[in-house]
Amino acid sequence: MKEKSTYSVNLPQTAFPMKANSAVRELEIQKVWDDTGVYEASLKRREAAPKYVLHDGPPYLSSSKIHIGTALNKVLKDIVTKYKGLKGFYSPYVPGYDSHGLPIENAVLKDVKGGRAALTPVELRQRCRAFALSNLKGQEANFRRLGVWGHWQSPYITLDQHFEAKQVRVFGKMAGKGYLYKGLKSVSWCPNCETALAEAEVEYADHTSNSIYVKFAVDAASKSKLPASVQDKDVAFVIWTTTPWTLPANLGVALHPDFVYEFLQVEDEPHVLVVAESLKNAFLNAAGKAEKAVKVLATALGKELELLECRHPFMDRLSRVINGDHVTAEAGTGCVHTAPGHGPEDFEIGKVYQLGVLSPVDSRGIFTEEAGIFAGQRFDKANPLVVEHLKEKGVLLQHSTFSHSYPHCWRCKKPLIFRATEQWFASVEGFRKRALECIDAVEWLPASGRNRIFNMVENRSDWCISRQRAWGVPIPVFYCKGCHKPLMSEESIEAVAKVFDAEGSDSWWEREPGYFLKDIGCGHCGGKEFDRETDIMDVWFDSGVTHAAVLDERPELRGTPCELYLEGSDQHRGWFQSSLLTSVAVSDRAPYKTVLTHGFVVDESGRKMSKSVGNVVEPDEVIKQYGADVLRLWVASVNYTDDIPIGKNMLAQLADVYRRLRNTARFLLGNLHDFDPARDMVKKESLSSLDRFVLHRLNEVVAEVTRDFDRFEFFKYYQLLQNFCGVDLSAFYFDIVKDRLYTCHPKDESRRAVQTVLTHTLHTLVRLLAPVTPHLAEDIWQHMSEPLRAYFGGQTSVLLTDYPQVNPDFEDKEAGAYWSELIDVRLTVNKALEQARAARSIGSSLEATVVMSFGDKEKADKVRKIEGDLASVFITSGAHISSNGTGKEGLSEPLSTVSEEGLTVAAYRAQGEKCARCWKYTGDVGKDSQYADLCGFCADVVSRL
RNA sequence: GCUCUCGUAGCUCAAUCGGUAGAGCGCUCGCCUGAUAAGCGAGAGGCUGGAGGAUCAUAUCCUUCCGGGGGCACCA
Repeated sequence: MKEKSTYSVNLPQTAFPMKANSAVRELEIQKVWDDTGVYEASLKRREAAPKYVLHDGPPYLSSSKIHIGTALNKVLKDIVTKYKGLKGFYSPYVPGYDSHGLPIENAVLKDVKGGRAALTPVELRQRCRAFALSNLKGQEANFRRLGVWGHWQSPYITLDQHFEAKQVRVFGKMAGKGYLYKGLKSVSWCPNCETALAEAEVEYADHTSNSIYVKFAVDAASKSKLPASVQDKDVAFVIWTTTPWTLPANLGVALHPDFVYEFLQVEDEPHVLVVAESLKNAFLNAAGKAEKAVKVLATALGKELELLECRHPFMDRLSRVINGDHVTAEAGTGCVHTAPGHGPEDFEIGKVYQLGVLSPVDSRGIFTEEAGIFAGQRFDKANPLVVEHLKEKGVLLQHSTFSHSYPHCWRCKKPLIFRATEQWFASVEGFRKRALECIDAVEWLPASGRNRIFNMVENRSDWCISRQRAWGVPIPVFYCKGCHKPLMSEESIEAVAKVFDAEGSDSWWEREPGYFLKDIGCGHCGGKEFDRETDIMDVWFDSGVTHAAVLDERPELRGTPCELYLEGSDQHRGWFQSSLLTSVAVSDRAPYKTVLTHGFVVDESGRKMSKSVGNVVEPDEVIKQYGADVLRLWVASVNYTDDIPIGKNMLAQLADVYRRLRNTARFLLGNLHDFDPARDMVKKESLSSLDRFVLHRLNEVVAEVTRDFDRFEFFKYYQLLQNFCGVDLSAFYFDIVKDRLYTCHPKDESRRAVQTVLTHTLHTLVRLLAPVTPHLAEDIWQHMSEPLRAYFGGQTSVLLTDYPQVNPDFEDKEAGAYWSELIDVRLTVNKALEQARAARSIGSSLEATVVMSFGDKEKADKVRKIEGDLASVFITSGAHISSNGTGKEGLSEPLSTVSEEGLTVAAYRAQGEKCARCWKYTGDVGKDSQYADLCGFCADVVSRL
């Protein structure tokens, strides 16, 4: 008679480690992907499939390190492309980089003694290029470490000469359609960056301005046009402004044509003051004259005062009184200081009245000789000087400061000015209607994005595309030396494009115009001598043409429109719009079919991340601590439509979830080490109801998860997957089925049945994981036994498989319904066991036997159908259904009793002896003469081993 | 200033047409020691941002306020 302390059981065996060791393992996996060209292979196998192209919005190369928002964006893109690839689409990803523009130029100039003047444009451009390309290397390394797949060997870069050539051709097409023009306009100007800015580059921020009220005395020659009662007095219009420095450029005083203006005799005030009736009180209060005696000498409508002339308060010229509907009664005096050179509205109204344009500041914001005594002063430094001068002239009624929101440069954050200069514009007006139609043909996710961009495009003014800088693509226009007309014909632009294609855009500065133009002459006078345009294009124009320079140029991307643009929601103003505008102008359609946006990353309490607050989460630190997959899991776990929180607590929790997923896989792998599906798979008919239930659930999960992926709702996938692994598998099925796996004879059908279910589960799970946590999925894939992998298709990488599909064979609604009821019963049983445990009556649940009695006979019959399996489901040594009350049925007093929902469960101490092998308490331990401490079941198994 | 949107347990997310607020994780306590730096069980956590209102009934509809985010306007 044998008696051993341990008998062999079928324990899980796997080399798949419990700990991820991401810092090492993820890199190993990435290396294998790179070395064996898995990305390329994944595309190759989908070559003939329908395409799903996500076109990359280029991150800006001002830094070598990406921040968490960029990481989120790239991971989202990668989840989409990996999913689409697995799902059967041809889904290449060509990453891009935005490499021109001010911030890079400024960053480079910071280290240059003497600034811009110290370098030639080409020298400066070479430094910018080197700077951008070195940052590219850093960003690329960051992206690759995240496990993002793409054409890393051949990304697109806006500074690439072929890109530049294509950009010039797009410019040419727009010019050919008459959508480009050069015009004098009052544009937003950054004196710090020394360039014009587009609307997209302007942001509003609080700013403390001056607030002054200034008298404009009516010129003697105009007095006859005043109301009779004041013709013999000294009359002055009172203007209000927040920018004293613009007064040297004043050329007019604007009144609203329909406002009533009053002529006020104010105590101690030599002039009769003219202000809008509706603003009189506000003005008198502000000017500290509320207590003074005030007499209204006359009234007049704005339109009755039109074309009067005033003396400029300190320059020797006249300032004309004009009418404009832009004058409001919200602030000021109803008399608006008008300087066409320093405000878009002033500019427009000035054009109507032919006031001319004065803009006596240079590109750095310093007054020119035209500004008279202020020449040489910077505009902001001139404010107090102007105020002082006004005081000396006796025309200043009031001076104070106040805080309001004011336009700032979104790059350097400094206040902007308006400056009238000649600029190149894209005439949005020319294709606005079509652009709006195209917006409505696009799917915007979330749907609110449609209104956001629609309103912007509907209301925006023409796009100022010229910049007075060196680091960018030149505006490919020449000016005839004879007639000074611009040359931008199809021919001349193609000539430029050809040279750029061959030499890059440095040639613009290195070569003479004749080198480009050869025999091309001026279209107006036939002249052959040209000057070149010195302005470059707005960087938004660069990235705005990627649809042409990348999607249409790279055969592997199969042209516009692509399926998806996916960027932060700020790109409605930026890239989505610039891409749309150029695409509509040139190709008459949007470059994308769907636009998906995400919000911004904030800390755990919802605050913006900032260095000063110290709440910045760095992607590389997350990766160092947890690995790329945990970071990716974070991306998948949040609803990115709104603000996206991240922080220590969240990451710790995500790491827990990651571990749960990992351990689920480990259990699957370990218990399949001796399973060859080709040989051992059990037919569906031979599976137990419980086994079929799990397959049914698996099917439901696949269906739901697929829906979530298709809607880009990854957080639902995350919830569901976590739930499935934790609840359905680990806490339920695995726990129950361990007994069968471990104690049966390895080849017994009931064990093989479980392994059959585990096989399907593993195969499905590993592929569901692949888009989000590719390293984990690959690690699992590589740890599968050869027979398993062979059965699954033999792919060398999980990323070369097909995404799981709903399997009609697995559908078993009956089992689904049946087991969801039984899970409720199990919950009640657990409570009874827990009470017995709390009373120290039992430890392990196998020490107990439970007896159930149902109030509802139908329910009892239902459960009775698997009475023989109930004990294994509850992991007890026995389980019975009583037909009469709690039914003691020969057992002693219950250890505990729990009643809920028409079910009473009584837990008893299990009868019999504990089997040394399966640990169950049975009445037949030792019955087999061979094994004194084994139950009959185990004795049989052991004898067959 | 106008406007849109969001605000559900510590965290991430659920709650079909309004019908007694759910899950997972975390936490606490306990069990197991044949998934073991694992696994299992139970429990405690929410006046659904606040206040009004319509309704038999509201997290869900209306008003208003507070807070987060966005858009437009603020141009003198």
